[in-house]
Amino acid sequence: MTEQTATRKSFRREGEDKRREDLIAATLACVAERGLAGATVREIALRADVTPGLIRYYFPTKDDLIGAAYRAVMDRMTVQAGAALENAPDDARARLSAFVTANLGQPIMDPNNLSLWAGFIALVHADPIMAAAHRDGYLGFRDELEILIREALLAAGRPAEPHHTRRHAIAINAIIDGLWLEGCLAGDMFAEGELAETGVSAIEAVLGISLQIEGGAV
Amino acid sequence: MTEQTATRKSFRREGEDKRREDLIAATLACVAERGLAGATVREIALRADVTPGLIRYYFPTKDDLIGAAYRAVMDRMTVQAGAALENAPDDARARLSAFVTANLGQPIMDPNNLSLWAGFIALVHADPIMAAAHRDGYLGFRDELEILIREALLAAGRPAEPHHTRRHAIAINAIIDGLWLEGCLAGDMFAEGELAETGVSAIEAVLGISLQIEGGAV
DNA sequence: GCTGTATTTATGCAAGCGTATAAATACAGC
DNA sequence: GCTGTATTTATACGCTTGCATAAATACAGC
Repeated sequence: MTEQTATRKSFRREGEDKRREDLIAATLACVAERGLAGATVREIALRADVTPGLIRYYFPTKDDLIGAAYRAVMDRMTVQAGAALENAPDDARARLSAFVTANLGQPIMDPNNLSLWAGFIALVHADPIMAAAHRDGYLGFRDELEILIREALLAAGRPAEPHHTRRHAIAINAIIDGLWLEGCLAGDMFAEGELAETGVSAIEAVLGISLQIEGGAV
Repeated sequence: MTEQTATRKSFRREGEDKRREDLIAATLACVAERGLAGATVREIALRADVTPGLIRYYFPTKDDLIGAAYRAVMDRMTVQAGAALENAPDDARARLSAFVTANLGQPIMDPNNLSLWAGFIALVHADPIMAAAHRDGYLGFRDELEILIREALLAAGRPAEPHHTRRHAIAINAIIDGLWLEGCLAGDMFAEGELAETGVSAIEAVLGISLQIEGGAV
């Protein structure tokens, strides 16, 4: 009924930002469904209800689009974890706990996120630019973590020398990454919240402090 | 001088096992150099000094070859980690320590390994068969780890109930995976042996026991 | 040495890929 | 309403890919 006789596709102009977001969203949908290899220019365009040529109008090359999608996912995860902090109590230990729990639960711990992340990590190896982008993200995350760790230690009346907080950040970052990985790959093997609990417990052990202010056995 | 006029390529027949190994090795070399995307049938054949058609003679499809290569890498890593155990002292705590250290050092903690692993994880997402294969490998590793943990706990005179060892295995597996990841991605950011030390320390904290029998501050 | 067969090469095809380019069209500004 | 331009579509090119098939060849068994 939309007078589709055999004519040219009708279209609406959209703002640049809107288009970019839509194309990135379509890319992520493709990756989620069929993996990075399934994210072809044609498939992405189809998903975004747009013709392939338009992609090139907004992204010089397909790799640029993929890169933008990667950054979008990482940013989204960072924002989501950050949101958990804003809703957290003032206590530094509770904040660290909330941060960890957020990273080890929905929507961050999600197979789709892992799929895109892994596809990127595989690329990083052969692409210095991507490698740098990734390193920045990694260091950013670890720095944020180190601050939380430092404050938690101080709140517990423990010393927090840089030399130690660095080590702790490395170890705790590993715990979060490792559990995130396990959860993404085989979430069904764990009870609801089990990985978050495991993570918090392990981190408490590493830091030698409790992250729970009031009651409740670990 | 080898009478290469313009004639057909001369060749030697090789045993089936030898050929498979060579093809897998060539595949890994391609992945190492240009990532999974660089591992095309033609490139692999070139690297193995063979024509592309031969690949199909030994592997029904390219995915089968890639899958075999993945399994080969995982097996190799398992063997290498196992070798560290055989050379380790009898003490269960030292064995756990050696196992962790082996996994967080050369040649296991290597960017090439990560690249192949990540490429696979990205594939796994859309392929149930590969997903199952991966899960088996993961569980195998964790079970091996759980045994080491149990023995280390017992050697330290601590209780080792299944409920606890499972949790510990999950957490410690995460520590190893996470640190392995960090090391593969940015090995140059860490001092020699730093990640292994960090891992052992964190694991000691989680288990609440020391893994060093004699002296030496952590 | 001859012969049969398992192994290897050579050739080619059909499909899908990313990208380039020109024509069409929606919409803002006057 | 008309016009100019930024946006979008349409089309097609060249390349690479995985895979199929037929011909050639090395080598084992006699």
